[in-house]
Amino acid sequence: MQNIPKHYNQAGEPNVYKLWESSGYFNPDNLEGEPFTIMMPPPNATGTLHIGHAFETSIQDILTRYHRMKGDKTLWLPGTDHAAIATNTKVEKILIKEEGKNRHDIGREAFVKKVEEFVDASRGTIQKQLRTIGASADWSREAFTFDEPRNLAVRTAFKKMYDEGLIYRGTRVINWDPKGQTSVSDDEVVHKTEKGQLYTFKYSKDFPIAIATTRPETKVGDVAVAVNPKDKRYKKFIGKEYEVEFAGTKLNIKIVADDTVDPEFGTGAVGVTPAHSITDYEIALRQNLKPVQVINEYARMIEAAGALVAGKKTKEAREIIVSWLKENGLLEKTEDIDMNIATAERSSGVIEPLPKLQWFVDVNKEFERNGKKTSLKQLMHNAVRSGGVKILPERFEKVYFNWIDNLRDWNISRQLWYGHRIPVWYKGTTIYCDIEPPKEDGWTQDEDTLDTWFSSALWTFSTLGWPKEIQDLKTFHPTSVMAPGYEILFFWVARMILMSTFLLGEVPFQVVYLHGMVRNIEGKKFSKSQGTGIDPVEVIQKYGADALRMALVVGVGPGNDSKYDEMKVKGYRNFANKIWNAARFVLQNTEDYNSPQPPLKLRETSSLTSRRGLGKKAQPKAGALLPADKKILEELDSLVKSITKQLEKFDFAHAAEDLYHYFWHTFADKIIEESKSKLADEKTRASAQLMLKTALETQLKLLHPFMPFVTETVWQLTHEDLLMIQKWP
RNA sequence: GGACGGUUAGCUCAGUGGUAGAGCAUCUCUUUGACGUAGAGAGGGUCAGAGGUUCAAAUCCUCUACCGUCCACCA
Repeated sequence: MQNIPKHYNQAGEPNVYKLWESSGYFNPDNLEGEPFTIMMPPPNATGTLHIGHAFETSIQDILTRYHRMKGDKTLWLPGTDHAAIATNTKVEKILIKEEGKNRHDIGREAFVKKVEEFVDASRGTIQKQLRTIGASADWSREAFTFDEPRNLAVRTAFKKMYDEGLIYRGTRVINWDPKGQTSVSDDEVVHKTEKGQLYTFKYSKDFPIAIATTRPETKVGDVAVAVNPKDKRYKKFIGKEYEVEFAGTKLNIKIVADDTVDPEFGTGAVGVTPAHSITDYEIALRQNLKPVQVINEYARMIEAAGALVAGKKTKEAREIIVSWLKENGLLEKTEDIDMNIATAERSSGVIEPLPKLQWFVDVNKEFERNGKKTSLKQLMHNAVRSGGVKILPERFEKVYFNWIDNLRDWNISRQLWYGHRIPVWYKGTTIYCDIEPPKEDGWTQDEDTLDTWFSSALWTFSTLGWPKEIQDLKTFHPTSVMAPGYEILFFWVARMILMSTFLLGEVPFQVVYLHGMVRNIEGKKFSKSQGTGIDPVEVIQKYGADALRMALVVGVGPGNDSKYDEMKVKGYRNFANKIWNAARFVLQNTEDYNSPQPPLKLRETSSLTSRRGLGKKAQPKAGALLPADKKILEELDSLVKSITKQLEKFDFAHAAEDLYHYFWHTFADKIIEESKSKLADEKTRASAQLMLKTALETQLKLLHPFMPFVTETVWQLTHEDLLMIQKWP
């Protein structure tokens, strides 16, 4: 006992982790009690974890360890996401760089194989990182959004929705990413503000109405001019049709009335380009206008655009048309304005709206559920409105509802090779949708793959074996808590609610605790491409996982962004050392204390579950305490109550801070200091020893969810069993 | 154009009605057997601004400014 080193050494953390993992208690099959479930938001399989993941992991591990100690049958299920677009893009980029080939050069099968190799290697890194952070997750149930069981879930979900008429195929103007060569959903479009020009012009000299646009090159695809029906200036033109010669092509322009036109903006008249604008497409649908496509998938002008610009890139075409307008005296005005450019979230390519045949989830279609009419939108709405799903912090509920209100049909098909293939086959004009391919020959499967969020949306139950009715699904679903970042509220949280309520008729989770982003000290996003990313493993090697966890959790309000500061980590490294040394003092001064019953040997018990709560046997009797020491423990007891309350409220920041404060400035600075004279006096020594031992052990338990490594390491000095499964005080 | 968050000590943040707090940083002292990755102590804020409610406002209400984020079909 005298040989306890002067400093806590975090180099021993991996051994502690091995001890936990081999104990089997990460697996709830070895635990009794009420189920408590957290599904890990699966990190992208091709990435490595950054400091934000470390934060997210810390929160979940705190919850998991707390509930495990509380006596719940606790499951934290880990996994990774195949992140179709991101992975597809990344691997193709490597392929081009290393072999000078794109995916079409090597073919679908070879490409997918390459991706899979890449993903396998990358997943291993993530698993290692999670262990380093201390994640007490059940590795035996680890899942991947693109493995066989998850693929079955995807096919099953697709078929059920298809049969219900909630998935349909149709030609719509969608967000096309020319860079990534795929369509993307509305949520994957990021608007960036850029300086641009607003051109005001007339199609031709005789045309009565001037229009304004930021994209002159699309105007060769115009079929109408829309005006507000109340606009007196243009009322007399409504319904008229004009044939115009415009920039080397002939246009047939009809003047139509549409309420969505703002008379105040520009000239109060909109040139309608149905094929290349989602809003114009909607106007066209209302007005029965036929779209004319003039731009292709590579953002080049096609034949239909006219001889002047055919074959040109959109950017060049814009310049050509602007000069044509100038030459013909049709350009009335050019203004510099701030405009919103739509870009693809993943490739940052400029979105080109195009009419395409795609698969969609219909969010408005009514269907019967429990004898009542409902829709997917309504299901999503009700899940939160009814309180079945609680969103924390509450302010995000408003954001959620706002999103649902503006929601349009979800484009789920992607023109990528890596991803879940759409379970639909064609033979001539016949369409066949099923979980398994058709038995006869002659069918060809749909080429498209599914939006990665389609499979992620099934995560809370696909991980538990659905559609198979295994015991896990019954035991652990709906899950208890989901703790993703607020930035994926729409992408993921909303869609999990959609899928779970539709497919299972129950919510996916009871609570969504949304956390904020970890930024650098200047308040900017960490960026891997700019080399400003931080590997949590490096930080952990320097300061220890406990220190990092505390630094990420303390001082961060629910749902708030935070700034990562290495000095803060250093501060909690010092705290870990403080715990170590306070424990060292207590252990050195209580060696001669006769505890009522010595701890049992770990190896003497065979059953895993019978080991739970053994630490209690070493607890001293309260009667042996003098009033002053008793009072100290009573005060500690009120801390226990307050910490417990904070954890129940997801107030990790305050719980951690209060524990820090009490341990350092009350226990170490005051209680231990005052105990020195008590220990020196035979009359008070035994009581002080009992008090110190009890107070220390109680605090180790309280601190364990936050700082699992140092607390377990200290515990192991005098116990044969694990702190991880001691009963919460 | 909507919605939300923020503005408190040099820095990072707590504090939601009752005489301004923590950590880090700064300064002074302490080589005392748990720990110098430490201990004792000190300095430092008109709580963004204006108005209002109240016996009492960092805290509640109104407005303003600035910073940040999300949503939105100004073509």
